Amino acid sequence: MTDLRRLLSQALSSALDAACPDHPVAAPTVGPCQDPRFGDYQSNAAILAAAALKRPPRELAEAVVGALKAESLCAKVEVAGPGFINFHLLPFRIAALLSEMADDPCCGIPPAEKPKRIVVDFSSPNTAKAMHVGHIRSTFLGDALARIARAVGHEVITDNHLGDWGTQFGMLIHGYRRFLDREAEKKDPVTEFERLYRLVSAQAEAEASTREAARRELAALHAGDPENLRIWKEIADLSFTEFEKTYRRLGVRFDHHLGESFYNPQLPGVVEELCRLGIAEESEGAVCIFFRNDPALKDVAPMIVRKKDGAFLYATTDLATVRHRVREWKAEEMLYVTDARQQLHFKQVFSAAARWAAAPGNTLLPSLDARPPALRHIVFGTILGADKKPIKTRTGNPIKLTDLLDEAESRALGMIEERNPELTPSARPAAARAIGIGAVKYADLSQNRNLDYVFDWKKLLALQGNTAPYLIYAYVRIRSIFRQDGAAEAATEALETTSVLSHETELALAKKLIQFGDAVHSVLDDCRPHLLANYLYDLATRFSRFYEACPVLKAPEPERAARLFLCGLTARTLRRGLDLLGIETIEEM
RNA sequence: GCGCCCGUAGCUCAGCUGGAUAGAGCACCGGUUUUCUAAACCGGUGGUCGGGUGUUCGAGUCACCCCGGGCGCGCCA
Repeated sequence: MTDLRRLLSQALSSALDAACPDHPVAAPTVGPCQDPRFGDYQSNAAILAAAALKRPPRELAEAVVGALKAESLCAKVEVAGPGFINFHLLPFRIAALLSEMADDPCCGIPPAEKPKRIVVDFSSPNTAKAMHVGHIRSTFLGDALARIARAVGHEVITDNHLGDWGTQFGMLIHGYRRFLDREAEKKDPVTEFERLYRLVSAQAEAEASTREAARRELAALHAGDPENLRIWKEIADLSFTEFEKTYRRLGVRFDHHLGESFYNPQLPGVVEELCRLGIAEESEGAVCIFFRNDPALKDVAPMIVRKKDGAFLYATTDLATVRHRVREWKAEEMLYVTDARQQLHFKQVFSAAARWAAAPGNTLLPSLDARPPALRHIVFGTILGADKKPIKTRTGNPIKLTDLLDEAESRALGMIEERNPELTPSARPAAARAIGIGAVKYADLSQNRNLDYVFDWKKLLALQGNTAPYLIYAYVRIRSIFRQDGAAEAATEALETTSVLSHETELALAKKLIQFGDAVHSVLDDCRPHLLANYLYDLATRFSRFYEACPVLKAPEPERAARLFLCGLTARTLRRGLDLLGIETIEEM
């Protein structure tokens, strides 16, 4: 679909060349105006060029506008303020863009100029433990980023790096052998594993014999004891089955779930290679990587890749994981969606991986001319309770994700029954699910990810404000129009009539619609899905204003057809946008 | 002590990476329905953008210094 900003930028670039050939502005940026009174799009390129050339900015801007050839796009181009160039689009061009967008299977999202193969690493729950609020942000952010990266044409591989090989298995296996309740395991395996772990860990604290027993079970597991391996696998499989239920409920999908255990056999080789290449060295009995030449890391503790007892750590696993993704998957970029507390760890891993990739004779890169991967830590803050402390249950435990989702759905169901008793009972569960789970996801995704946020049921389920229910309600209102007699067929033949858009709320809505592609792309600049959420909220707000001001079905032709067209395109954009955030829409609520 | 993140309306948050008169929702006050879901929409009240210095045509945004809060810093993940 036509990239409006690029066309304006190119026109502006030519005009700049003509007006002052020695200007230094390589690619003039054109963006939407903040205030609609100024116009539709604007650029500060003339001000920047004038500053560099020490010329009066307004004068230069006037010259640029004089040389500008944009009659096919703009009704008016004018200079304002200190030298801004403001573009006023031709209404029929807006209509033409809307028609293009409606015909575009990609909903007007332009493809990325340079498609990449990107691994998104997110969620990563621990075996034998229930998923809890701590997994929410990683799961939602990672899934949304993967969906958005795919939508613009990147090749995305999602990978769930499960915590399935920690020291906790010593205690778990000991507990399994001594205290397992088969019935409980059958009914709710993860809860039973959690019980075993708590039981043994309490005993271990009190008595040395339990500590010793757990240590022996762990050593046996590592040595390949068949029975311990079988127990380990049973625990891992049953846990994974539980995770899958939650992911299905959330609509989250992984291409791979290569946990820590997958990399375990590679770890001795990785450490050996790092030592051989001079990247790692022994220190106080452990094998460490020091960062003496890295100004940001030289003063902090080294990264340990092998403990003095010979065990490996998650730093080791993470390095092995980088290698696997580069060699086997040809990954060019990796996004690690984990919380902010792991920043130092990832800085170290990334720094070590860069040295590894640069070392002659390394096995990280598949070939000599292969480029090292871009590794990015997608940081996010903590979810807080009303007391501004990390959210917990009353007893101080993390809130289980399934409990949270159950509560979201039941609250949403209550809302629906109260506000719209006429909704047929059979449609209620699906609506409650979409609204409840969508609200929890949206609360997370609509906020700047690197901030902590306060979890508040009342706010996230509110029908007013920047919430999923508000967006879904806007969608539902549109769909309701199309269920009326005679609406459906009219919408398909509206394309030529879109030039009748004249009401200010129609134009405001139309101008927002054509920015959808920009909004989607802006997310990937810095992996911030809330930019798309902000866009959708603004779009829904503009739709609501239009809906109040302009009757659709009762309008005379050709307005009626044009408005139906706008409604149809708005619905499609809202649905696609919410889908990119991993949020379902429904037809009625 | 060192490092990272943060501080915007009474509360919860945006602010398009340096643009024009800083915006939403909640709360408070008032208005809108013979019309497609009023679960909505419109208007009003509310600001020393933590403080200071600097950079420049222009700073909530960038730099430096303070103040305040959160998190992290050798054998956990």
